[in-house]
Amino acid sequence: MSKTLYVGNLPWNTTTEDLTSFFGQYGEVVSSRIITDRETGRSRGFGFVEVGDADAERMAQDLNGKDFGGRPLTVNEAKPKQPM
DNA sequence: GTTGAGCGTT
Repeated sequence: MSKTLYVGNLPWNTTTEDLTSFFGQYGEVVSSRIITDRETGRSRGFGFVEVGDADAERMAQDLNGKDFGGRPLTVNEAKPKQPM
């Protein structure tokens, strides 16, 4: 099982590997995704990180407001997209 | 060569 965290306030050059590496220090990262503009292909400055269910809450609180790339991170539990 | 509030992709 896993939970998805919404990650905002990212630098434009942040990659999925950066998120995996950074979040990986606080818990188990299942996968990460940077949201890029579908029409221009450029980074939108935010993304999502799928982490272990047990660590999701602690990681969100720990990483929220943490400095990343020179900017305070915004981390919250992502809204459920589509139930199946 | 830019920008900065915001919840995504098969």
